[in-house]
Amino acid sequence: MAKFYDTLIWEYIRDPWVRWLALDKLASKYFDYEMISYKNVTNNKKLSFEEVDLLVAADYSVEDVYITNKLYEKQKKDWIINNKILYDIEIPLIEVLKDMEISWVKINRDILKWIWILLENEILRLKKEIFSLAWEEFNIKSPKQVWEILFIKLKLPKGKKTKTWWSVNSEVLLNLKKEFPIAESIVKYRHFSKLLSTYVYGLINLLDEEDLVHTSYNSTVTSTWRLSSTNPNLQNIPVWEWIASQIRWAFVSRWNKGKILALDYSQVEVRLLAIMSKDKNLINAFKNGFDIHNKTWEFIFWKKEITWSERKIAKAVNFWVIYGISAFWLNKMINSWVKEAWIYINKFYENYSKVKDFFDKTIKKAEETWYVETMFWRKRYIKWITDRNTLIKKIAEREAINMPIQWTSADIIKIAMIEVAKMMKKNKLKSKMIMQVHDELVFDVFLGEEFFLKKEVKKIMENILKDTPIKLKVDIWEWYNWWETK
DNA sequence: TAGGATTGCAA
DNA sequence: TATTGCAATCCTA
Repeated sequence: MAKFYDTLIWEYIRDPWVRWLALDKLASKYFDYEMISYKNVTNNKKLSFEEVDLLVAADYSVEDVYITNKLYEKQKKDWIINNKILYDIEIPLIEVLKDMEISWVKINRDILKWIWILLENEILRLKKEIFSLAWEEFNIKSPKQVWEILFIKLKLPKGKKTKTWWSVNSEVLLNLKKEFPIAESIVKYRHFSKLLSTYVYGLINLLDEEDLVHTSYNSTVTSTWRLSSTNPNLQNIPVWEWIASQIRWAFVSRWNKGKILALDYSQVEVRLLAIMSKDKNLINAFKNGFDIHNKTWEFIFWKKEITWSERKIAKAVNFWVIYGISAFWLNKMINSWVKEAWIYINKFYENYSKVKDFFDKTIKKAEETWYVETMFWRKRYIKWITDRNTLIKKIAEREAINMPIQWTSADIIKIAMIEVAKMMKKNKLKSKMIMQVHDELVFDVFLGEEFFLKKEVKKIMENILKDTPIKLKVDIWEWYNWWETK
Protein backbone atom coordinates (compact mmCIF):
# COMPACT_ATOMS: atom_id res chain seq x y z
CA MET A 1 0.00 0.00 0.00
CA ALA A 2 1.18 3.27 -0.87
CA LYS A 3 2.47 5.48 1.87
CA PHE A 4 1.16 8.61 0.25
CA TYR A 5 -1.50 9.94 -1.99
CA ASP A 6 -1.87 12.85 -4.38
CA THR A 7 -5.11 14.64 -5.18
CA LEU A 8 -3.69 16.36 -8.25
CA ILE A 9 -2.49 13.08 -9.70
CA TRP A 10 -5.93 11.60 -9.14
CA GLU A 11 -7.48 14.38 -11.19
CA TYR A 12 -4.78 14.05 -13.81
CA ILE A 13 -5.39 10.33 -14.29
CA ARG A 14 -9.09 11.03 -14.61
CA ASP A 15 -8.57 13.67 -17.29
CA PRO A 16 -5.11 14.69 -18.49
CA TRP A 17 -6.57 17.44 -20.64
CA VAL A 18 -7.38 19.79 -17.79
CA ARG A 19 -5.31 22.91 -18.23
CA TRP A 20 -3.80 24.54 -15.14
CA LEU A 21 -4.32 21.63 -12.82
CA ALA A 22 -4.07 23.29 -9.40
CA LEU A 23 -5.64 23.09 -5.98
CA ASP A 24 -7.38 26.48 -6.14
CA LYS A 25 -8.90 25.67 -9.52
CA LEU A 26 -10.22 22.35 -8.20
CA ALA A 27 -11.61 24.06 -5.08
CA SER A 28 -13.66 26.43 -7.16
CA LYS A 29 -14.67 23.69 -9.60
CA TYR A 30 -15.90 21.16 -7.03
CA PHE A 31 -16.76 23.25 -3.97
CA ASP A 32 -17.42 26.62 -5.54
CA TYR A 33 -14.89 27.95 -3.07
CA GLU A 34 -12.33 30.65 -3.69
CA MET A 35 -9.01 30.03 -1.96
CA ILE A 36 -6.68 32.68 -0.59
CA SER A 37 -4.14 33.38 -3.30
CA TYR A 38 -0.39 33.26 -2.73
CA LYS A 39 -0.11 36.63 -4.43
CA ASN A 40 -2.45 38.23 -1.87
CA VAL A 41 -0.65 36.72 1.08
CA THR A 42 2.77 37.83 -0.09
CA ASN A 43 1.64 41.26 -1.24
CA ASN A 44 2.04 40.40 -4.92
CA LYS A 45 5.16 38.31 -4.29
CA LYS A 46 7.00 41.27 -2.75
CA LEU A 47 7.44 39.34 0.49
CA SER A 48 9.01 35.93 0.88
CA PHE A 49 6.80 33.49 2.75
CA GLU A 50 8.89 33.78 5.96
CA GLU A 51 8.14 37.50 6.07
CA VAL A 52 4.38 37.05 5.94
CA ASP A 53 2.45 37.80 9.14
CA LEU A 54 2.15 34.56 11.11
CA LEU A 55 -1.64 34.56 11.40
CA VAL A 56 -2.10 35.29 7.71
CA ALA A 57 0.37 32.59 6.82
CA ALA A 58 -1.40 30.17 9.14
CA ASP A 59 -4.79 30.83 7.53
CA TYR A 60 -3.31 30.31 4.13
CA SER A 61 -1.58 27.07 5.10
CA VAL A 62 -4.50 25.58 6.98
CA GLU A 63 -6.77 26.26 4.06
CA ASP A 64 -4.41 24.33 1.77
CA VAL A 65 -4.49 21.30 4.03
CA TYR A 66 -8.22 21.55 4.63
CA ILE A 67 -9.12 21.73 0.93
CA THR A 68 -6.69 18.97 0.02
CA ASN A 69 -8.32 16.69 2.55
CA LYS A 70 -11.79 17.66 1.41
CA LEU A 71 -10.75 16.83 -2.14
CA TYR A 72 -9.38 13.49 -0.99
CA GLU A 73 -12.67 12.63 0.74
CA LYS A 74 -14.54 13.49 -2.41
CA GLN A 75 -12.26 11.45 -4.63
CA LYS A 76 -12.52 8.45 -2.31
CA LYS A 77 -16.29 8.51 -2.76
CA ASP A 78 -16.25 8.44 -6.52
CA TRP A 79 -13.62 5.99 -7.58
CA ILE A 80 -14.04 6.36 -11.26
CA ILE A 81 -10.38 5.98 -12.08
CA ASN A 82 -8.23 2.88 -12.33
CA ASN A 83 -6.72 2.25 -8.90
CA LYS A 84 -3.90 0.17 -10.34
CA ILE A 85 -2.77 3.11 -12.43
CA LEU A 86 -2.84 5.29 -9.32
CA TYR A 87 -1.26 2.95 -6.77
CA ASP A 88 0.96 0.79 -9.00
CA ILE A 89 2.25 3.47 -11.34
CA GLU A 90 1.71 7.16 -10.66
CA ILE A 91 2.14 7.22 -6.87
CA PRO A 92 5.25 5.03 -6.68
CA LEU A 93 6.64 7.14 -9.50
CA ILE A 94 6.57 10.24 -7.28
CA GLU A 95 9.41 8.90 -5.17
CA VAL A 96 11.43 7.81 -8.20
CA LEU A 97 11.12 11.27 -9.73
CA LYS A 98 12.03 12.88 -6.41
CA ASP A 99 15.20 10.77 -6.20
CA MET A 100 16.06 11.62 -9.80
CA GLU A 101 15.59 15.33 -9.13
CA ILE A 102 17.81 15.35 -6.07
CA SER A 103 20.50 13.22 -7.75
CA TRP A 104 21.25 16.11 -10.05
CA VAL A 105 23.17 15.83 -13.31
CA LYS A 106 26.87 16.57 -13.55
CA ILE A 107 27.93 18.92 -16.32
CA ASN A 108 31.44 19.54 -17.58
CA ARG A 109 31.83 23.28 -17.68
CA ASP A 110 34.98 23.14 -19.84
CA ILE A 111 33.24 21.27 -22.62
CA LEU A 112 30.45 23.83 -22.62
CA LYS A 113 32.97 26.67 -22.74
CA TRP A 114 34.74 25.04 -25.65
CA ILE A 115 31.47 24.74 -27.55
CA TRP A 116 30.70 28.32 -26.61
CA ILE A 117 33.86 29.58 -28.34
CA LEU A 118 33.23 27.38 -31.35
CA LEU A 119 29.70 28.69 -31.72
CA GLU A 120 30.61 32.33 -31.12
CA ASN A 121 33.15 32.21 -33.94
CA GLU A 122 30.70 30.61 -36.33
CA ILE A 123 27.99 33.08 -35.44
CA LEU A 124 30.30 36.03 -35.96
CA ARG A 125 31.43 34.71 -39.33
CA LEU A 126 27.86 34.10 -40.50
CA LYS A 127 26.74 37.48 -39.27
CA LYS A 128 29.35 39.22 -41.45
CA GLU A 129 28.44 37.04 -44.41
CA ILE A 130 24.72 37.76 -44.07
CA PHE A 131 25.24 41.52 -43.71
CA SER A 132 27.38 41.65 -46.83
CA LEU A 133 24.83 39.64 -48.81
CA ALA A 134 22.02 41.89 -47.60
CA TRP A 135 24.02 45.09 -48.10
CA GLU A 136 23.03 46.27 -44.65
CA GLU A 137 23.01 45.35 -40.98
CA PHE A 138 19.89 44.12 -39.26
CA ASN A 139 18.77 41.88 -36.40
CA ILE A 140 18.86 38.37 -37.82
CA LYS A 141 16.98 37.06 -34.81
CA SER A 142 13.95 39.18 -35.61
CA PRO A 143 11.56 37.40 -37.99
CA LYS A 144 10.08 40.75 -38.94
CA GLN A 145 13.42 42.21 -40.01
CA VAL A 146 14.43 39.04 -41.82
CA TRP A 147 11.13 39.20 -43.63
CA GLU A 148 11.74 42.82 -44.68
CA ILE A 149 15.22 42.10 -45.98
CA LEU A 150 14.33 38.94 -47.87
CA PHE A 151 10.93 39.68 -49.30
CA ILE A 152 10.88 43.48 -49.64
CA LYS A 153 14.47 44.46 -50.25
CA LEU A 154 15.85 41.38 -52.00
CA LYS A 155 12.48 40.38 -53.47
CA LEU A 156 12.83 36.67 -52.82
CA PRO A 157 9.79 34.51 -53.62
CA LYS A 158 7.46 34.09 -50.62
CA GLY A 159 6.67 30.65 -49.22
CA LYS A 160 4.00 29.68 -46.75
CA LYS A 161 2.19 31.91 -44.30
CA THR A 162 2.16 32.09 -40.53
CA LYS A 163 -0.91 33.10 -38.55
CA THR A 164 -0.30 36.75 -39.32
CA TRP A 165 2.21 37.06 -42.16
CA TRP A 166 4.72 35.35 -44.46
CA SER A 167 6.83 32.77 -42.68
CA VAL A 168 10.62 32.96 -42.62
CA ASN A 169 11.22 29.70 -40.79
CA SER A 170 13.96 27.29 -41.81
CA GLU A 171 11.68 25.22 -44.01
CA VAL A 172 10.86 28.28 -46.15
CA LEU A 173 14.44 29.49 -46.18
CA LEU A 174 15.93 26.13 -47.12
CA ASN A 175 13.66 26.01 -50.15
CA LEU A 176 15.38 29.19 -51.31
CA LYS A 177 18.95 28.22 -50.54
CA LYS A 178 19.97 27.06 -54.04
CA GLU A 179 19.37 30.42 -55.67
CA PHE A 180 19.87 32.60 -52.62
CA PRO A 181 22.81 31.66 -50.38
CA ILE A 182 21.74 34.27 -47.83
CA ALA A 183 18.79 32.05 -46.92
CA GLU A 184 21.03 29.17 -45.95
CA SER A 185 23.33 31.42 -43.95
CA ILE A 186 20.40 32.76 -41.97
CA VAL A 187 19.29 29.22 -41.17
CA LYS A 188 22.79 28.33 -39.98
CA TYR A 189 23.05 31.53 -37.96
CA ARG A 190 19.77 30.79 -36.23
CA HIS A 191 20.76 27.20 -35.60
CA PHE A 192 24.01 28.15 -33.89
CA SER A 193 22.37 30.99 -31.95
CA LYS A 194 19.75 28.56 -30.72
CA LEU A 195 22.40 26.15 -29.49
CA LEU A 196 24.38 28.91 -27.82
CA SER A 197 21.56 30.65 -26.00
CA THR A 198 19.38 27.72 -25.02
CA TYR A 199 21.86 24.95 -24.40
CA VAL A 200 25.17 26.64 -23.59
CA TYR A 201 24.21 29.87 -21.78
CA GLY A 202 21.05 28.28 -20.50
CA LEU A 203 22.78 25.27 -19.02
CA ILE A 204 25.76 27.17 -17.60
CA ASN A 205 23.44 29.62 -15.86
CA LEU A 206 21.73 26.80 -14.02
CA LEU A 207 24.89 25.16 -12.71
CA ASP A 208 25.73 25.26 -9.01
CA GLU A 209 29.25 25.53 -7.48
CA GLU A 210 29.82 21.84 -8.07
CA ASP A 211 28.73 22.03 -11.70
CA LEU A 212 25.58 20.07 -10.98
CA VAL A 213 22.33 20.93 -12.69
CA HIS A 214 18.88 20.40 -11.25
CA THR A 215 15.75 19.79 -13.27
CA SER A 216 12.08 19.48 -12.32
CA TYR A 217 10.01 16.62 -13.63
CA ASN A 218 6.32 17.34 -13.95
CA SER A 219 4.02 14.35 -13.81
CA THR A 220 0.69 16.13 -14.27
CA VAL A 221 1.24 18.37 -17.25
CA THR A 222 0.99 16.66 -20.62
CA SER A 223 -2.26 15.56 -22.19
CA THR A 224 -0.71 12.20 -23.05
CA TRP A 225 0.41 11.17 -19.56
CA ARG A 226 4.05 11.55 -20.51
CA LEU A 227 6.43 13.42 -18.21
CA SER A 228 7.78 16.86 -18.91
CA SER A 229 10.92 18.59 -17.61
CA THR A 230 11.71 22.22 -16.83
CA ASN A 231 14.53 24.43 -15.61
CA PRO A 232 16.27 23.18 -17.61
CA ASN A 233 14.29 21.03 -19.96
CA LEU A 234 16.51 17.97 -20.12
CA GLN A 235 14.21 16.25 -22.57
CA ASN A 236 15.20 18.30 -25.60
CA ILE A 237 18.97 18.26 -25.52
CA PRO A 238 20.21 18.16 -29.15
CA VAL A 239 21.55 14.93 -30.59
CA TRP A 240 21.63 14.78 -34.35
CA GLU A 241 23.93 17.38 -35.84
CA TRP A 242 27.63 17.39 -34.99
CA ILE A 243 28.17 20.53 -32.91
CA ALA A 244 24.85 19.95 -31.25
CA SER A 245 25.83 16.43 -30.32
CA GLN A 246 28.86 17.78 -28.49
CA ILE A 247 26.47 19.22 -25.94
CA ARG A 248 25.56 15.67 -24.93
CA TRP A 249 29.25 15.09 -24.18
CA ALA A 250 29.04 17.78 -21.55
CA PHE A 251 26.80 15.45 -19.53
CA VAL A 252 29.43 13.57 -17.58
CA SER A 253 29.79 11.11 -14.75
CA ARG A 254 30.22 12.50 -11.25
CA TRP A 255 32.27 9.45 -10.28
CA ASN A 256 35.96 8.93 -10.77
CA LYS A 257 36.25 6.64 -13.81
CA GLY A 258 32.49 6.52 -13.98
CA LYS A 259 30.45 6.49 -17.15
CA ILE A 260 27.13 7.57 -18.54
CA LEU A 261 24.78 4.86 -19.67
CA ALA A 262 21.66 5.43 -21.75
CA LEU A 263 19.15 2.69 -22.47
CA ASP A 264 16.41 3.41 -24.93
CA TYR A 265 13.48 1.47 -26.31
CA SER A 266 13.96 0.87 -30.01
CA GLN A 267 10.87 1.54 -32.14
CA VAL A 268 8.48 0.97 -29.24
CA GLU A 269 5.43 2.22 -31.09
CA VAL A 270 5.78 -0.15 -34.03
CA ARG A 271 6.57 -3.06 -31.74
CA LEU A 272 3.52 -2.27 -29.65
CA LEU A 273 1.46 -2.08 -32.81
CA ALA A 274 2.60 -5.60 -33.70
CA ILE A 275 1.89 -6.88 -30.18
CA MET A 276 -1.50 -5.23 -29.82
CA SER A 277 -2.77 -6.02 -33.31
CA LYS A 278 -1.25 -9.53 -33.33
CA ASP A 279 -0.47 -9.09 -37.02
CA LYS A 280 1.59 -12.09 -38.17
CA ASN A 281 3.48 -10.26 -40.90
CA LEU A 282 4.51 -7.47 -38.59
CA ILE A 283 5.47 -9.91 -35.84
CA ASN A 284 7.51 -11.99 -38.25
CA ALA A 285 9.26 -8.91 -39.55
CA PHE A 286 10.50 -8.24 -36.03
CA LYS A 287 11.29 -11.90 -35.34
CA ASN A 288 13.52 -12.03 -38.39
CA GLY A 289 15.36 -8.99 -37.18
CA PHE A 290 14.47 -6.83 -40.13
CA ASP A 291 14.33 -3.12 -39.76
CA ILE A 292 10.65 -2.34 -39.82
CA HIS A 293 11.03 0.62 -42.12
CA ASN A 294 12.84 -1.53 -44.67
CA LYS A 295 10.14 -4.14 -44.42
CA THR A 296 7.44 -1.55 -45.05
CA TRP A 297 9.21 -0.32 -48.16
CA GLU A 298 9.46 -3.85 -49.40
CA PHE A 299 5.74 -4.36 -48.98
CA ILE A 300 4.77 -1.09 -50.54
CA PHE A 301 7.08 -1.00 -53.50
CA TRP A 302 7.74 -4.68 -54.07
CA LYS A 303 11.46 -4.20 -54.32
CA LYS A 304 14.46 -4.15 -52.02
CA GLU A 305 16.26 -1.09 -53.35
CA ILE A 306 14.32 2.14 -53.22
CA THR A 307 14.91 5.72 -54.24
CA TRP A 308 15.07 8.69 -51.93
CA SER A 309 11.56 9.89 -52.78
CA GLU A 310 10.14 6.40 -52.26
CA ARG A 311 11.84 6.34 -48.91
CA LYS A 312 10.14 9.63 -48.02
CA ILE A 313 6.75 8.19 -48.86
CA ALA A 314 7.38 5.00 -46.93
CA LYS A 315 8.37 6.99 -43.90
CA ALA A 316 5.21 9.06 -44.18
CA VAL A 317 3.17 5.90 -44.40
CA ASN A 318 4.74 4.56 -41.23
CA PHE A 319 4.00 7.80 -39.42
CA TRP A 320 0.46 7.91 -40.60
CA VAL A 321 -0.28 4.34 -39.76
CA ILE A 322 0.96 4.76 -36.22
CA TYR A 323 -0.26 8.22 -35.44
CA GLY A 324 -3.19 8.58 -37.79
CA ILE A 325 -3.74 11.54 -40.06
CA SER A 326 -4.57 14.99 -38.74
CA ALA A 327 -7.66 16.93 -39.74
CA PHE A 328 -5.42 19.55 -41.27
CA TRP A 329 -3.74 17.07 -43.57
CA LEU A 330 -7.01 15.36 -44.27
CA ASN A 331 -8.17 18.60 -45.83
CA LYS A 332 -4.95 18.86 -47.74
CA MET A 333 -5.50 15.56 -49.53
CA ILE A 334 -5.60 17.47 -52.81
CA ASN A 335 -1.84 17.80 -52.63
CA SER A 336 -0.37 15.32 -55.14
CA TRP A 337 2.11 13.25 -53.21
CA VAL A 338 -0.14 13.22 -50.21
CA LYS A 339 -2.81 11.66 -52.38
CA GLU A 340 -0.27 9.16 -53.62
CA ALA A 341 0.68 8.28 -50.08
CA TRP A 342 -2.94 7.51 -49.34
CA ILE A 343 -2.79 4.72 -51.92
CA TYR A 344 0.29 3.36 -50.19
CA ILE A 345 -1.38 3.45 -46.82
CA ASN A 346 -4.01 1.15 -48.19
CA LYS A 347 -1.26 -1.10 -49.53
CA PHE A 348 0.21 -1.16 -46.06
CA TYR A 349 -3.14 -2.22 -44.66
CA GLU A 350 -3.44 -4.98 -47.26
CA ASN A 351 -0.16 -6.47 -46.17
CA TYR A 352 -0.68 -5.92 -42.48
CA SER A 353 -4.37 -6.67 -42.48
CA LYS A 354 -4.64 -7.34 -38.75
CA VAL A 355 -3.41 -3.81 -38.13
CA LYS A 356 -6.38 -2.47 -40.04
CA ASP A 357 -8.68 -4.81 -38.09
CA PHE A 358 -7.18 -3.62 -34.83
CA PHE A 359 -7.80 0.02 -35.72
CA ASP A 360 -11.35 -0.69 -36.87
CA LYS A 361 -12.09 -2.58 -33.67
CA THR A 362 -10.62 0.18 -31.53
CA ILE A 363 -12.79 2.80 -33.22
CA LYS A 364 -15.88 0.61 -33.01
CA LYS A 365 -15.33 -0.02 -29.32
CA ALA A 366 -14.80 3.68 -28.73
CA GLU A 367 -18.07 4.46 -30.46
CA GLU A 368 -19.86 2.03 -28.17
CA THR A 369 -18.18 2.83 -24.86
CA TRP A 370 -17.00 6.43 -25.47
CA TYR A 371 -13.52 5.59 -24.27
CA VAL A 372 -10.23 4.07 -25.41
CA GLU A 373 -7.69 2.35 -23.19
CA THR A 374 -4.02 1.40 -22.98
CA MET A 375 -2.70 -2.13 -22.38
CA PHE A 376 -2.77 -1.28 -18.70
CA TRP A 377 -6.40 -0.22 -18.87
CA ARG A 378 -5.75 3.43 -18.47
CA LYS A 379 -8.86 5.01 -19.93
CA ARG A 380 -9.58 8.21 -21.73
CA TYR A 381 -13.04 9.34 -22.67
CA ILE A 382 -13.62 10.61 -26.21
CA LYS A 383 -17.33 11.19 -26.43
CA TRP A 384 -17.00 13.22 -29.60
CA ILE A 385 -16.24 10.03 -31.51
CA THR A 386 -19.97 9.86 -32.22
CA ASP A 387 -20.21 13.51 -33.25
CA ARG A 388 -22.27 14.23 -36.36
CA ASN A 389 -19.63 16.63 -37.67
CA THR A 390 -17.37 14.45 -39.83
CA LEU A 391 -14.28 16.51 -39.13
CA ILE A 392 -14.70 16.25 -35.37
CA LYS A 393 -15.37 12.55 -35.68
CA LYS A 394 -12.25 12.09 -37.79
CA ILE A 395 -10.15 13.86 -35.18
CA ALA A 396 -11.59 11.57 -32.51
CA GLU A 397 -10.87 8.52 -34.64
CA ARG A 398 -7.28 9.57 -35.05
CA GLU A 399 -6.96 9.92 -31.30
CA ALA A 400 -8.60 6.55 -30.78
CA ILE A 401 -6.00 4.95 -33.03
CA ASN A 402 -3.04 6.81 -31.68
CA MET A 403 -3.81 6.65 -27.99
CA PRO A 404 -3.60 2.93 -27.13
CA ILE A 405 -0.15 2.67 -28.71
CA GLN A 406 1.53 5.92 -27.78
CA TRP A 407 0.12 6.05 -24.28
CA THR A 408 0.87 2.43 -23.55
CA SER A 409 4.52 3.30 -24.13
CA ALA A 410 4.23 6.10 -21.56
CA ASP A 411 2.95 3.53 -19.05
CA ILE A 412 5.71 1.09 -19.92
CA ILE A 413 8.58 3.45 -19.23
CA LYS A 414 6.99 4.60 -15.96
CA ILE A 415 6.69 1.00 -14.78
CA ALA A 416 10.26 0.35 -15.88
CA MET A 417 11.49 3.33 -13.86
CA ILE A 418 9.76 2.05 -10.73
CA GLU A 419 11.15 -1.46 -11.18
CA VAL A 420 14.65 -0.20 -11.92
CA ALA A 421 14.62 2.04 -8.84
CA LYS A 422 13.55 -0.95 -6.73
CA MET A 423 16.31 -3.11 -8.18
CA MET A 424 18.94 -0.45 -7.55
CA LYS A 425 17.82 0.00 -3.96
CA LYS A 426 17.70 -3.73 -3.30
CA ASN A 427 21.24 -4.18 -4.57
CA LYS A 428 22.47 -1.06 -2.79
CA LEU A 429 23.95 0.36 -6.00
CA LYS A 430 25.85 3.61 -5.85
CA SER A 431 25.00 4.45 -9.48
CA LYS A 432 22.15 6.88 -10.07
CA MET A 433 19.27 7.11 -12.48
CA ILE A 434 19.59 10.72 -13.62
CA MET A 435 17.30 11.33 -16.61
CA GLN A 436 14.20 10.14 -18.40
CA VAL A 437 13.66 11.22 -22.00
CA HIS A 438 10.31 9.65 -22.93
CA ASP A 439 11.62 6.29 -24.14
CA GLU A 440 15.10 6.48 -22.71
CA LEU A 441 16.62 6.13 -19.23
CA VAL A 442 20.03 7.61 -18.42
CA PHE A 443 22.32 6.50 -15.60
CA ASP A 444 25.46 7.82 -13.97
CA VAL A 445 27.35 4.59 -13.39
CA PHE A 446 29.73 3.98 -10.50
CA LEU A 447 32.95 2.15 -11.36
CA GLY A 448 32.42 -1.60 -11.16
CA GLU A 449 28.64 -1.56 -11.31
CA GLU A 450 28.49 -1.16 -15.05
CA PHE A 451 28.10 -4.78 -16.13
CA PHE A 452 25.47 -5.63 -13.53
CA LEU A 453 23.46 -2.47 -14.08
CA LYS A 454 23.45 -2.82 -17.84
CA LYS A 455 22.25 -6.41 -17.66
CA GLU A 456 19.58 -5.82 -15.02
CA VAL A 457 18.13 -2.61 -16.44
CA LYS A 458 17.93 -4.09 -19.92
CA LYS A 459 16.19 -7.16 -18.52
CA ILE A 460 13.66 -5.07 -16.62
CA MET A 461 12.91 -2.74 -19.52
CA GLU A 462 12.50 -5.52 -22.06
CA ASN A 463 10.22 -7.58 -19.86
CA ILE A 464 7.61 -5.11 -18.72
CA LEU A 465 5.10 -6.82 -20.99
CA LYS A 466 4.65 -10.52 -20.23
CA ASP A 467 3.80 -13.32 -22.67
CA THR A 468 4.02 -11.34 -25.87
CA PRO A 469 4.98 -12.86 -29.24
CA ILE A 470 7.88 -10.43 -29.56
CA LYS A 471 9.83 -8.67 -26.84
CA LEU A 472 10.43 -4.99 -26.52
CA LYS A 473 13.95 -4.12 -27.59
CA VAL A 474 16.37 -1.90 -25.73
CA ASP A 475 19.50 -0.33 -27.23
CA ILE A 476 22.43 0.73 -25.04
CA TRP A 477 24.59 3.82 -25.49
CA GLU A 478 27.48 4.55 -23.21
CA TRP A 479 30.26 7.03 -22.88
CA TYR A 480 33.18 7.49 -20.49
CA ASN A 481 34.42 10.83 -19.32
CA TRP A 482 36.78 11.14 -22.25
CA TRP A 483 39.57 12.93 -20.38
CA GLU A 484 39.85 9.99 -17.98
CA THR A 485 40.22 7.31 -20.62
CA LYS A 486 43.65 8.37 -21.80
C1' DT B 1 6.57 44.60 -17.65
C1' DA B 2 3.38 41.00 -19.42
C1' DG B 3 2.19 38.13 -22.94
C1' DG B 4 1.42 36.79 -27.90
C1' DA B 5 3.91 35.27 -31.94
C1' DT B 6 7.67 32.99 -34.13
C1' DT B 7 11.13 29.77 -34.13
C1' DG B 8 13.35 25.36 -33.09
C1' DC B 9 14.98 21.51 -30.01
C1' DA B 10 13.47 16.46 -28.32
C1' DA B 11 10.68 12.08 -28.20
C1' DT C 1 4.28 14.49 -43.32
C1' DA C 2 2.27 13.69 -35.70
C1' DT C 3 1.94 15.38 -31.39
C1' DT C 4 3.24 17.57 -27.15
C1' DG C 5 6.22 20.24 -24.34
C1' DC C 6 9.89 23.89 -23.04
C1' DA C 7 12.43 27.95 -23.89
C1' DA C 8 14.67 31.98 -26.20
C1' DT C 9 13.82 36.13 -28.57
C1' DC C 10 11.31 39.84 -30.55
C1' DC C 11 7.87 43.16 -30.25
C1' DT C 12 3.41 45.21 -29.12
C1' DA C 13 0.17 46.74 -25.64
